[in-house]
Amino acid sequence: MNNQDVAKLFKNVAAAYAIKDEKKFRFQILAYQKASEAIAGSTSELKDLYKEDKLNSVPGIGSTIKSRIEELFRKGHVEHFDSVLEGIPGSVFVLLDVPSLGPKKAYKLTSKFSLTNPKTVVDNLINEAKEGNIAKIPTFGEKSQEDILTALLEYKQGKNKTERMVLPYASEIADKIIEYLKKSSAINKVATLGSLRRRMPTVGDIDIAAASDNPKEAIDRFVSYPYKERIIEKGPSTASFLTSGGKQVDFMVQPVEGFGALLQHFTGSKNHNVHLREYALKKGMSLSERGIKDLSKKDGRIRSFDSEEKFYKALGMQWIPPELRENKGEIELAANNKLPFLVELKNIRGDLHIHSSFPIEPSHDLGNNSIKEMVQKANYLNYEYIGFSEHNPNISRHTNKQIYDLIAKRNDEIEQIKSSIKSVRIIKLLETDILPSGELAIDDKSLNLLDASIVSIHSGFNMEKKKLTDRILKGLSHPKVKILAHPTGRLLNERAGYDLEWDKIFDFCKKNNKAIEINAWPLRLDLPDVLVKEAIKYGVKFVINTDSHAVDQMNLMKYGVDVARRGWATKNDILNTLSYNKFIEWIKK
DNA sequence: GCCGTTTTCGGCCCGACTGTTTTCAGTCG
Repeated sequence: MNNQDVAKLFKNVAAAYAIKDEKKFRFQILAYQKASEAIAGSTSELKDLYKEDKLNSVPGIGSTIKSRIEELFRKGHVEHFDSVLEGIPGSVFVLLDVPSLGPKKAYKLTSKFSLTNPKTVVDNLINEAKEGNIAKIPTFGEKSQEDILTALLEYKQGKNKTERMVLPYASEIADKIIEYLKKSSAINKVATLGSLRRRMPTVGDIDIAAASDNPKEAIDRFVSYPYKERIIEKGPSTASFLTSGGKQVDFMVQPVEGFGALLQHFTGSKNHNVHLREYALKKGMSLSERGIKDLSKKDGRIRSFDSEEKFYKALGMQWIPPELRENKGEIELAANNKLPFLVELKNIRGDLHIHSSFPIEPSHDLGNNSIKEMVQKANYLNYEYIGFSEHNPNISRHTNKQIYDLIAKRNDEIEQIKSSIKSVRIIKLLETDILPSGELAIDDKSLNLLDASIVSIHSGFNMEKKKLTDRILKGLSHPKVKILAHPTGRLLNERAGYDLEWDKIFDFCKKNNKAIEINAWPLRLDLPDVLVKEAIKYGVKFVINTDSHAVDQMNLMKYGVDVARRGWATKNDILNTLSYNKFIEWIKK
């Protein structure tokens, strides 16, 4: 049973409580929902935490839930849950994934039509809707029936609740809509919010906010967007539609003077807002997207804010960068004026993971552009230095001598370019495979041709956690090796990363002066932000790299900086913010 | 069932929108 399974179980338990008695179990429902979300987002496997007796370290897991999880791993099921879930067919939990259906409606519908089979419930319910039977149930009607049918059909086609978008894709859709909105005179200001603004690696819904003196016209403009599938809802201050690609776009409008509170509210995260509101309540203030209510005054007047800075200031705290708004302690630090000063794109002075098209006969893919073209791009980006890190020559088709010669040839080419382009310094690196044994793919003689090496693993992922950790530590321990690239190997929406004993890795890197890469490739964004935050506690340093295989890809650096910022990294944590001399000093250390 | 600048009891964010009602329940963010 992995984290996702447990998260799903807890979500179902919360739903079961809601079905049985929502009022009575109100706080249990909240507790299980919160625990479910925390578990789904945890970087540690619950099973490991259970073995180490560290379940309490997950926020939202207290003594009761801890003992439930222990029982779950010990016996495979939890007696208390069995009784909570009793009488609720599995079909109900399938319907929970259909938008517009929650626990109550799902339960009513399955009971009314005796649909207990999870595998057939969606099809059967579609038939009931088509035959007009849903509209006959009290509290349902013709419109509900129609909406449910639409939602079920879309669910079956996989049109909604599909996989989350990677950040650049979501940005592009949002930019198009914003472009469209700006052409309306009713829109004074417009911005993306939600997870997009927090720069999450993947984005579920796209949130857009506008300031307008004519909200009605602004909403009309929004729902008239030509590339939409259908409108989901439309009210006086909010609306949403589904794009033709099946992605939901939410839109909110406030008058110009209230835009700050709106930005704050819809940037989230949910957990940040909940905590911020609890914090404000203790100070006698009630927060909403409209502004701040002073509870000590009886007039119920809401004070509005045209900027977020003023909104946070009214709460007695610093403005909090959106990337930090995940309820990880940022509120308390902001109240004490102690937020970290996060690294910015303009601090980056070089890119160290570059694949050129030099014919090094590599183990994996070659780049598309020449060394010279990549250097010119680095110059255009105002970098001080660039590091070439092609994959090592394929070891099954070359002798050690041939490998040595190929690397030497590449170095010759670099030397030539060095003499023609002086504005950018070039560092001779290589992305060397760590073999399953922990040995490096090339020998010391070849490694000595380099200023340093980046290492990574590209095969044999399916090793046990401890073995994989030892393998990586062995690879890292070579004196020429300075950077561990894309450390989890994850590919967003494709494969989960491999799990390592991160405490050992971080500890080793700190003690031996090795850096960890934050890979900016949008499908990787690896090391993930939560682990960045964890590594910083150990004092580990990072290098943010694009892993570019073409000139244009060097523009992706910003996505790596996003990850660093979400991991609370300052300029001091990122080595490629150093000057060339300082960076080389670190490499030689 | 969780949790602590109201700290081991007594609180627990706030509002929008929709459909089916005629004041509210359910869902969502």
